[in-house]
Amino acid sequence: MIKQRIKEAVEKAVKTVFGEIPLPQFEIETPRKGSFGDYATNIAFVLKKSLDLPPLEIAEKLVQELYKERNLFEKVEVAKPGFINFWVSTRYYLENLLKVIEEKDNYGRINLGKGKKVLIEFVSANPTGPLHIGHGRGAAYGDSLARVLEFTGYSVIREYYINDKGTQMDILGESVYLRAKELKGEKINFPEDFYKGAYIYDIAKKVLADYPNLLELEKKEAIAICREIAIKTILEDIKSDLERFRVVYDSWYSEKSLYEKGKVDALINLLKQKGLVYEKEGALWFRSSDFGDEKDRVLIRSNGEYTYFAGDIAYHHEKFVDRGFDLAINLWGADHHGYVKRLKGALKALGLNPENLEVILIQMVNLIEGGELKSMSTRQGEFVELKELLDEVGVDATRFIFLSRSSDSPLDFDIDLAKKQSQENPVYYVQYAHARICSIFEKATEQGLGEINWREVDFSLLSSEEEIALAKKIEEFKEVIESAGKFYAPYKLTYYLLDLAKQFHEFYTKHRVLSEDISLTLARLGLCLGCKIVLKNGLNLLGVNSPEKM
RNA sequence: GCGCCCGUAGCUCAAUCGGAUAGAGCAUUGGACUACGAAUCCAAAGGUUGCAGGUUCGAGUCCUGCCGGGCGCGCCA
Repeated sequence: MIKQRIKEAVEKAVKTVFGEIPLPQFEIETPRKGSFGDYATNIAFVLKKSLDLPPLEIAEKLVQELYKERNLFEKVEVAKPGFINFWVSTRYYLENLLKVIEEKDNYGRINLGKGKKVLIEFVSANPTGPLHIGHGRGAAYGDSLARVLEFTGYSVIREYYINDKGTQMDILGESVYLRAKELKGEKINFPEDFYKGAYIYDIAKKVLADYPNLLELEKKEAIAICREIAIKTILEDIKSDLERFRVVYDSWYSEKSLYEKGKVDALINLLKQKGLVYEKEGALWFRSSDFGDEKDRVLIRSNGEYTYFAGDIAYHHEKFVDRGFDLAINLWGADHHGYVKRLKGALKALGLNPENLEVILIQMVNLIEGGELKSMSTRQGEFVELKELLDEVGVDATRFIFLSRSSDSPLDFDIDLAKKQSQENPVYYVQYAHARICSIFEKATEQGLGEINWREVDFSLLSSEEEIALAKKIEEFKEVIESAGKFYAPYKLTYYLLDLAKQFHEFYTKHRVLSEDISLTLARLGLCLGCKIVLKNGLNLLGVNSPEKM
């Protein structure tokens, strides 16, 4: 990567000019303005203290040395307060095109993770109802992040943690049971905090079909049947929605199985041995306040039931200790932020490094329809299902929109805008660039340019502003990948792709690819092919298709 | 009351773990199709980065205090 090469050149120059001095952290960055070159470094500011010289003077001395790197730089300059600006030889960007063409799908792949084993747990919605729009954001983000991490050298497992145990499941079972009674003509009193969605009726019908004598069974047994069938049915529905959304998990992990394997009891015993729990008012408490939490938390309630927290500690303990993951990434809705300290505290208490758990909090999704904000609640059955979104908007546009914001930023999902297959919808802007390039190649093939030996193409014929800018943008892909991987931020790719597409459209409008001049035609086709490859690789990391025709 | 996140152009958002003159898209206004796809391009206009201090070569970014919004604060998950 060019950045790395510049960094090495700077380090070498420092050594030559100032001898062996301690070298603090410094940056090679891309300036916002083109007039400051392709890259810049703050090395002079960083060395100011130890050398006790004005930054400008340090920079000037270094530039004299750096200027010798003629093959790499076209120009090296000192700017105002003490920046050093680099203009990279355009030859570098043009030669890179051949690399892109040869590496194809693998162009941009880097080894940031060095094979580290990472578990990404996301969505993990309770199986108490269908996925809605908010889950969709987590699904898109988690899956895309997984793709990015795979691309940056991690060994990734995608996992869905199934909360198939506890109070909510009981309520779910009872909700179905009551609806079954109602369907059989009994008058029922449906409690306020039960699940009210229409899908509960569907499940009740299904239960009655499988167990016609359900209501004659003992109530406890009947509810248990309702609960099991409900969980299974809902989970299947969730799974099929996710698959349709191009989200495929490696592992579906049952909370209940943790108990059946005795993991939770083993963990509680471990905490007891370490003296980290105590009994109070009939409940078992964990001393989480000793580990950064605001207060102590209950593990076993006074009625003997385990809390969700107890299972979750065991779950995470197992992730690191038994399953050997180096890194666990959890994607949670931002409404769970209060839970982070608690869980990290538990890891600390167990002697595990809390930094190996990365919790990404994803802000809420606001649904806008007809310019109006719609509120959502699973219990009330008032929500837009992911299914509905996929029917109306489509997978590509939905994913692209979900991936167009930082996780810190709440997302307004304007369903009317998302449905529009027009310029207002940015996903098509990127896809259109890809389709346009495919169309050029189709034409090229018709004209007998089917097989091209790219090694013989003279890329130095590309000399216009738009051509160079596009080649540079293509080269930048590697940096974007690095940044997306480093910050767990797939949305950075979305912005990049819009930028790349823009650069392509500009080039396309100004220059004709297929012309009488065969050498130039081939060079421009190479530029287009490089762009196409990067568009496709990028879209692929977002889980969005790259259509050849639209 | 306490904690977390956010506040940037009319709207929706960027800004590379502190970098230079804060950028895009949409909307608005004006322009560009007899050649590879106009789902495109070009141009104009749009800002005291919520407010007030502080830290330093340098602050949208870090610290403190306010103001405004969202979300949490259970022996729920």
